[in-house]
Amino acid sequence: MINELSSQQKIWLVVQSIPAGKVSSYGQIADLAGLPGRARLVGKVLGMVPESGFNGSEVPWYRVLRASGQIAFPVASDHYNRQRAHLLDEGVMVKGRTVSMKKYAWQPSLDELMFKLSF
DNA sequence: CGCCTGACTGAGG
DNA sequence: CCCTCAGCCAGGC
Repeated sequence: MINELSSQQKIWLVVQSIPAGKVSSYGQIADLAGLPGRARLVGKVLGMVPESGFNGSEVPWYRVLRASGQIAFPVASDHYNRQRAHLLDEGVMVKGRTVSMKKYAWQPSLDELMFKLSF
């Protein structure tokens, strides 16, 4: 079928498929959404997520970090605190402001890539 | 138009 | 581990 999804919708859909307890990066989300090189756009779009979620589902913005594993917000800021708390809730270990990507990076299966994330 | 600013990134030193 | 820098791209002015 023809792909009529906006970049924003693709980004939300990809973020929604990150499983609890796993994390991703702005760049990885951009790649999976078919928008290579647009990591900054991902950040901007995540900032528009309504509190109530999107299409009835939550958009787990807090599972998205910098490629380095760091939380992108200034330490101790409101956003920073919320993101950190959410991650800890899901059992993701956060040392200082960073998460071990080695340990928690989300790796979509080939099946998921072909049938769910083919944009 | 140009110039600046981001929830960014990878390469280099 | 730190810092700098060049790319990146949408928006605002």
